[in-house]
Amino acid sequence: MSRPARYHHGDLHSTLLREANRLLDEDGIDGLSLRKLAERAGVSRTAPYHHFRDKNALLCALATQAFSQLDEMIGRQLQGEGSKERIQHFVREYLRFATEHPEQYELMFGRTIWKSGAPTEELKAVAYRSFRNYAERLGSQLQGRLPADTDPLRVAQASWATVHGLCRLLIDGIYVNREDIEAVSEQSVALIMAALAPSA
Amino acid sequence: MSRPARYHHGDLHSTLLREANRLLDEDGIDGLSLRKLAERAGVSRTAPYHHFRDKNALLCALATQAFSQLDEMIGRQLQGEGSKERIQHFVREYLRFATEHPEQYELMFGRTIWKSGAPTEELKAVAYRSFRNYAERLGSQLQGRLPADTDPLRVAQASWATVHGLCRLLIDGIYVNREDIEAVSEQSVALIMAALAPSA
DNA sequence: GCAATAATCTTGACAGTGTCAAAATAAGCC
DNA sequence: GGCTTATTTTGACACTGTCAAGATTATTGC
Repeated sequence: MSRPARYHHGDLHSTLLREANRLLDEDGIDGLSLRKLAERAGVSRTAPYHHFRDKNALLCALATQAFSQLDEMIGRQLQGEGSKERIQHFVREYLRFATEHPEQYELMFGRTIWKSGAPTEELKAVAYRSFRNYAERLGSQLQGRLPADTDPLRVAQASWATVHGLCRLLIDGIYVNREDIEAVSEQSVALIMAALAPSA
Repeated sequence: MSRPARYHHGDLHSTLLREANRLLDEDGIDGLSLRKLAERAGVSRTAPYHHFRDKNALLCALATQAFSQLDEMIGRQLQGEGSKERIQHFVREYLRFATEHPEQYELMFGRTIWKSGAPTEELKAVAYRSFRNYAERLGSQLQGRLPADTDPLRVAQASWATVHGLCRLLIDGIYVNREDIEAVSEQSVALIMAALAPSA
């Protein structure tokens, strides 16, 4: 197939992203070193630096991709009429998203990027966008069913925190184990739905 | 004061823990290197290895200390009669605990220990204990006020996830900012309290 | 008190990391 | 074809965790 070692790779940028995702899955966020990545791409240690300013930029690119997927998922799951079943289903999908690629989820929300490194403008944009997307769609799902003194934005923030916290506890292997997760997520949805006015 | 450079430090173990906590606060979990730590303690690079098997063991010791504090705080805040005010106050205290020493909180619940490294038996014990403590105390606070089909353990898990998720989003600097936090935490408590039977 | 043992600490070394500078190579353009 | 620009490479530096072997002190047995 590919010629055996041309000087110019030809498609390094996307190859790096692809292999980086694989490495992330396999070796985790710490196991992802630029040198290993370069080797996998069949290229010298410093070659990646001409496609990403530094490691942080690479990670931000990965996270940005992932947020796009998440945003798409949110749009797909939270459309149409709101119901407890639909929200329960969304939560299940969210948990699946997080647990199927835990290292990716960690990268998206973890401190590696947001604290230690510095999130790209592009990443911040898509991250905030996906939250706004969630808030709006959840808001319209609960349309007219919230008590008057309840701000839909607060419900969105609190419920996201709940699901996010669930994912973190689950992914990091603390407290909540896989057998409980279904019951806990149901309970969480119950909490969210309980915020509704005593039914319409 | 201290003699200027004896061969035997005399109190290295506790000095290491103390300085490690300072380093954690100042430079974060990544900035905490054993070499810097050794230098601060006025000792050679490998001296700490005679007191902690490896870096993971040191971090586990720090986390264990922190969980003890948290456990103590839980016992202090969640005693006596249950009320919305008391729970709201607990949540505020929890948020304060997490945000005043974010790096410590990250260490306690983050993947550095639970995923990448391996939690000590001692750490696991105190971590689980503090959750059980929380679950029991919250359970007795909500005693007799929960619907019959609602498992108090699930409520404990779900509510912990909510508060934990809030802390993570806040600490890592995503979505929730400091100004919103009070309102969001109130909303979260509202969600938790909404699980109660339509009042007693 | 003194020798043997154990605890503690040091120096040297190794493999691994991210990243910079300077040189080499290839591609694209006029 | 020659110039410019985009890629890629080699070499180097400072930093990391950790192991092995030796130096030093404390502790124990007699």
